[in-house]
Amino acid sequence: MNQATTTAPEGAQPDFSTFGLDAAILRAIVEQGYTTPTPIQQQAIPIALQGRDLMGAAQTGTGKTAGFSLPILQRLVPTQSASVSPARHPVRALILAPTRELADQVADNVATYAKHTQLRSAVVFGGVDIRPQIEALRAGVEIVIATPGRLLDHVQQKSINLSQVQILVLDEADRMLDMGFLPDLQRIVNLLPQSRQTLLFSATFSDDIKKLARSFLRDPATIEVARRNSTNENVTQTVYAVAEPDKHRALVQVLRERELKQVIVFVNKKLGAGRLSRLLERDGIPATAIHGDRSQAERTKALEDFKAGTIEVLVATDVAARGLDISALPAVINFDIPYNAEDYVHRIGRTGRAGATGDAISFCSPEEERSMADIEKLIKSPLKREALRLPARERFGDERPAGRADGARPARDDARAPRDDARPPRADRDDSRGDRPARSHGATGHGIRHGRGAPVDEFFLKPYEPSGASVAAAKAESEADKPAATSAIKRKQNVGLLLGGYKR
DNA sequence: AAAAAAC
Repeated sequence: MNQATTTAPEGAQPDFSTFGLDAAILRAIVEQGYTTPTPIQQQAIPIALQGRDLMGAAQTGTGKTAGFSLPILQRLVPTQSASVSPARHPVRALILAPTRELADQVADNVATYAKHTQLRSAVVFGGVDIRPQIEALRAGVEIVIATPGRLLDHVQQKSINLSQVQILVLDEADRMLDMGFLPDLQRIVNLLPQSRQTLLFSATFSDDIKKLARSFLRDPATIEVARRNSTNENVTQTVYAVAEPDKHRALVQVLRERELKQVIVFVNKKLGAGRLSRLLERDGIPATAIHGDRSQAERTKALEDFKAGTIEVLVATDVAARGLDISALPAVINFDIPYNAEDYVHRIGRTGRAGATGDAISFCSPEEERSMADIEKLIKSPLKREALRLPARERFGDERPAGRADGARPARDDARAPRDDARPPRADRDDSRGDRPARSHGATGHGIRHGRGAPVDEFFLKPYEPSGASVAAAKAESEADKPAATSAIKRKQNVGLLLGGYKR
């Protein structure tokens, strides 16, 4: 619960029982140990119960899922029937989510809250056998949680009929309405009755998306708990100025220094995710990757192993940026600065959930200052660039061999580094002593020194101090909303940063 | 520019 954004009057002590929910639903809530609704729940539930359309913005980790699940169940309870005929079980509520893992998680939540009711739900997403999904739908369900592609597949196969849907929910609504999803979403919405209730939830809504969203809503209520696009204040944000080739070492350093045992490391690209997780394994750090090029089985296992604690570091693309609720996750690291400022808000929202505190650490290279500035503008708070003391690379064993601009190692070195984890951690093998000629792709590989391999020297990255001018410019830009006028200023400042902040 | 989402 986010105390700082609580809007309840003093002494009013809100309680779930005040919503007039069915006893069966209330019982499930109590069993979950919930007593006090969060601010978004307090505000959203009564409105949703009235059947009104709703656009709800609340910070990450403040219980949006229950905010729409509970009223859905309540609205459907009177129509529940014990009949198993699908004809008597038309789909009455449809919840769409942008990733399979999130759909799965939302479905778990819905099933939990519906446990003592007669209402049934099914989850439907791609990458897994479609047949069990068809069976579940045939048996009859009132609530379907889905990702768009597989849902349309079911529509084509006629294993689902959406003509009786009374309630549509878009979880992570701004993502569902973006260019990549919009065509599928439009197709789905066209299959639904015109007269229905539509609920939109997210932690972020850009002005453009808000406008677009209105075209899907009828006379909507708008709820903004705290400020739209704001980060959770329980999350401490740190930005380290780190040059691109130093990021791997910086990561190992931060993991060790802070003794982080559970952390999601976000990267921007799928290839980068696989590469980094393998490097970490070579460092003796239990890591795995989750991204869209992995099979669904691999994705599911990665997430499960991470949740179980078998894996300490989950290297993830933005497939894991939104919605995923990993209990007590202490920290998130942005190895890459996300291209979209909104994604930053969602990424760091994986930590500091349900009132807990969390750490968000970002590695910002000179090339990424533009993105970082966009983030600061979005969240309306400047973030100081901190210096990070790094152990030196091996004098000649540079992790970025000459001629390779992308930092990848030559193929033969790659061949020497098996993809699986059969190999013992590098620290134990100790083949990184300086008793032989250093090679550009040599035994030190990524250049990490640890264990007995003491650093030969250290260098110090001078932090970027946000100048008064840059802060003022960011403020002016966000207030006056004149991006064209200030982007030139921003560019100039970045040149300054490049020269002053990152020279080595 | 990238990621996500059906087969």
